[in-house]
Amino acid sequence: MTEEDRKTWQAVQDEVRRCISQRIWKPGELIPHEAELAQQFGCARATVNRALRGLAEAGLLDRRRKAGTRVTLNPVRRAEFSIPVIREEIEGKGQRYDYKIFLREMRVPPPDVQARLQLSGGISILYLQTLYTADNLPYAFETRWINSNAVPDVLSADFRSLSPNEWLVREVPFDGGDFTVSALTATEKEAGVLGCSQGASLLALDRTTQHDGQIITSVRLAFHPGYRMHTRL
Amino acid sequence: MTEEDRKTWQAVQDEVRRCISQRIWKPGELIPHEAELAQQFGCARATVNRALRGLAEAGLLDRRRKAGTRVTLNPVRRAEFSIPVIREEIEGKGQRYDYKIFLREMRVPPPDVQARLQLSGGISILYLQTLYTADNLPYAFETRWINSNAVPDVLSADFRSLSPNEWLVREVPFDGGDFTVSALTATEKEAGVLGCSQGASLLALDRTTQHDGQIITSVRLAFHPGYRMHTRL
DNA sequence: CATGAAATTATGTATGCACATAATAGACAT
DNA sequence: ATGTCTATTATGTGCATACATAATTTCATG
Repeated sequence: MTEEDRKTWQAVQDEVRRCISQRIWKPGELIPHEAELAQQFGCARATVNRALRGLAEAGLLDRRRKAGTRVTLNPVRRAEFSIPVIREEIEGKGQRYDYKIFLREMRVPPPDVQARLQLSGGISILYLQTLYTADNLPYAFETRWINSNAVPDVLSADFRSLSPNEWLVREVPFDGGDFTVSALTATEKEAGVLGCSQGASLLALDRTTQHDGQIITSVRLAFHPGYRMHTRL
Repeated sequence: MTEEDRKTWQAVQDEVRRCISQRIWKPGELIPHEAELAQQFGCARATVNRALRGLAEAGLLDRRRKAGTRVTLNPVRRAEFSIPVIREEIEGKGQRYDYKIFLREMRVPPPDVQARLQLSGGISILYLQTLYTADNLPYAFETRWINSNAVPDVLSADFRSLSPNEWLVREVPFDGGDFTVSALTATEKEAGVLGCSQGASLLALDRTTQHDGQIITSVRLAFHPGYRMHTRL
């Protein structure tokens, strides 16, 4: 190989990526160690380290001290989706975004939601049902529980110009949560609101959001039929 | 602040993360520049850079030369899923993995698949239908098109001990593709194979895989009802 | 031969320095 | 005011060096 022109870490990364994808270095195989690559590429070891670290994070390489670096045998393929911020998603398509709050009341959540929010029984919290529309067509139906004990300000929030989702994003910091994608069969309620037939297949996103140990909100978004989540690998 | 004990980049990152999540540094706000933080934390600027770079990649910080670093206003929340390798997924739950190939023939793909595979019309390629089972219960139904012109070896592959998916992962390198999640309504065929009622809602993953400019395969996985994709944020 | 201590080795992290690059801010001229 | 050039500044990258850490290999010892 003996390259002569000095390489930036990006160039090194590209070459290494090429060696992997063309199977010059085969899955499971040990690749030259950093010092050697540094010499081949005519750069410092730190530069090679920078390049390889990135590939390891991406799951293409397995690195272990002393053992060396090898091409991942069965690369865990990961897909990264950006979680939709509905207003941006709709406006990004050049459509008119709007929403309508159907329901807003204090209510004792059912047991499964209680568990998700780590609440003890009998406590009533804020419950909201919101329909998002794109060009006045139903886009997604949101059912949301907000732990109003953890976020008392929410009770006096005005959701007329800012949806509950955006209000929370703006007012409440968060540091964790979880996220589930599933397919659900439209109930009568969902069918009516989304303007589809009862029994239609809808993509559903369930999400909880937490901050400082407390679970702030639990939300389900049921999208109109035909909605897709897409990403490149 | 004036910390006295020297910090590793991870410790710096944790502290910065804390400042963000506790809104000591508010969304949109400019944070101290690297040199200043380095002094505060008692470490080199490179160490601070390492810490902040990671947070920027994670989407918590926006960094621009000269302009400085600020807390992301509307952090694009990203969810990362590991794409299921069905055998591992099933065996990981302690269940018995198996699969059965229903169909394996050369066939001219319909127009939409032709487009996805960037094929010109009239060319027939390999088409496969496979059912994956967990403890003998239907788990997912796979319909797959393989560009057998790009991968001629596939025609002589023996799929008895290795599923088409795993055969491809092992034999054909890849460097890109795309990935779509949607909800579908079970057709009569899918219902029959998966043992659910026709019209049931199923989670579907559509995926294409490419290598060196060519599209290698296009596959749809329809999961049994109740299947979920889950991740932590 | 088994066992565990010690040498070896590849990656991981930290530092100080230098220079590159992008973007702003300010000076200046039209 | 408006546009253009220039200086300034924060981040981005690279290098040489040093030491830390984890894991393997070697080797002495019972």
